[in-house]
Amino acid sequence: MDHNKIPQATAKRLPLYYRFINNLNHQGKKRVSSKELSDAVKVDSATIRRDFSYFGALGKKGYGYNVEYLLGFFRKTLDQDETTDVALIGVGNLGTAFLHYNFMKNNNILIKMAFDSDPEKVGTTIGDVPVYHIADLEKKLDGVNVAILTIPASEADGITDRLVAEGITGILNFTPARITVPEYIRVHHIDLAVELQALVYFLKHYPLEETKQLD
Amino acid sequence: MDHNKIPQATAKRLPLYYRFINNLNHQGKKRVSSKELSDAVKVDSATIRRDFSYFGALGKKGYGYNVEYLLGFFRKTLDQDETTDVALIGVGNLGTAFLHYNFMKNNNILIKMAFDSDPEKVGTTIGDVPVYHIADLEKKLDGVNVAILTIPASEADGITDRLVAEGITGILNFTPARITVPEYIRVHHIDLAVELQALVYFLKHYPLEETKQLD
DNA sequence: ATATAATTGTGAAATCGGTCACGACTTATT
DNA sequence: AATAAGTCGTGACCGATTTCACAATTATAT
Repeated sequence: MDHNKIPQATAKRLPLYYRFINNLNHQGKKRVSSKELSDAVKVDSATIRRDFSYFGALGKKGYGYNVEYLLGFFRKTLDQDETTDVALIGVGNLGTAFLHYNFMKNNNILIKMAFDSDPEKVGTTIGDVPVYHIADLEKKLDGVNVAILTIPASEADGITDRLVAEGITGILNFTPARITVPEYIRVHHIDLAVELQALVYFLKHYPLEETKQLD
Repeated sequence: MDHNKIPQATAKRLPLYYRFINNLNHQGKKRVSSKELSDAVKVDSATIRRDFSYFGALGKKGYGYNVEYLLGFFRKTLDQDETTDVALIGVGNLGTAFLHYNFMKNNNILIKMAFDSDPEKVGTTIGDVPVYHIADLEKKLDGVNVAILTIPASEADGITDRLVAEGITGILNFTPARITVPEYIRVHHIDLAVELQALVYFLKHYPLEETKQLD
């Protein structure tokens, strides 16, 4: 696999590109230039061309990119043909938001099961996803190797250890805790309080002229 | 204000540092080394020392950092003494999660009001935050200049224009749409689907040895 | 007192990411 | 057919960020 050469910054933008190219295709658009794409996704057009170029020459000079070809290419590259199963741990408000989000539609990612300790929730189905008791984690979590953590910070370490023991390889962590995992496990942190506070900090301390859209 | 010299990457880590130093203080810890902090927040210790050094010599060689002093320093630096008001637009599951999150506790950020169009929600109070009708945005949004957008993508552009017209200067956008704003307005995007898909992409295409914890 | 261990702060180097700018090629126009 | 306009792919550059590695300083142990 030659994907090792792709910069992480580029890799993080791929899903974004994919979604917009998908939209264009649905709109019946046949071709698109890096400039048009740039306006839509708010990424510099040179950056888009550079990103695409890591995968070879996907476009035609003087023409742009063929939408259908591009879409097919990204589908393969992002493994859109193969569904990825995900488990959600913690059915609070944030967790529920995920359960109602239809990731299948664009992303071929399926939240296959959820876990919580609340007896009111256990046994129900939310957005077509069954909710199991957290005690049954080891019993139910079969073959799933990506988890979304939307639980209180105090639970994070304990649950993480159990997930790791069950062979989870990727965790999307919404907990404020910075969890400790073996080095072969990938964790992405999304810390809502930090994001909000960072935004506020930038507003107060950086001149408006320098403003940019961050992710 | 000499904060202009502080790199953005450093600025984004400050809230994280602040929270952990706060924890240490509550635990009664008197001193901490960059190495200990590194283990806790999963940021290289040299990076932590570099980050701190932008604010001057906060530590003592051979000793580390005095927790209480560090805490006081960061409190001032992050404007912990001055509350920032925020408006939340869209009281769905994700929005509700924010309303229940007590940002005041650590961050001196206050969600002062929320807006939605659902008559069931308008007029209620969720987590001490009053919910107004979205039609009253212009009437109620007074002096608040940071907004959290947790609405459907289709609404994003319209609401954004109204927020901008009302003088909002910062937007935390959870919508998949990449909104268009004047250049003097700061937008941070958090796209849950993209985050999840990026995680899956990394798992599939990057060797486990290279795994890192990203934000 | 002395030696050893710990830890900072930072110059220098390395890495990473983004942008400019232009040659090469394609398409559209006259 | 010739010219003009549009657009890609990329070498070169720049700035930001991270990491290395070590002198300087402080704390601890004997």
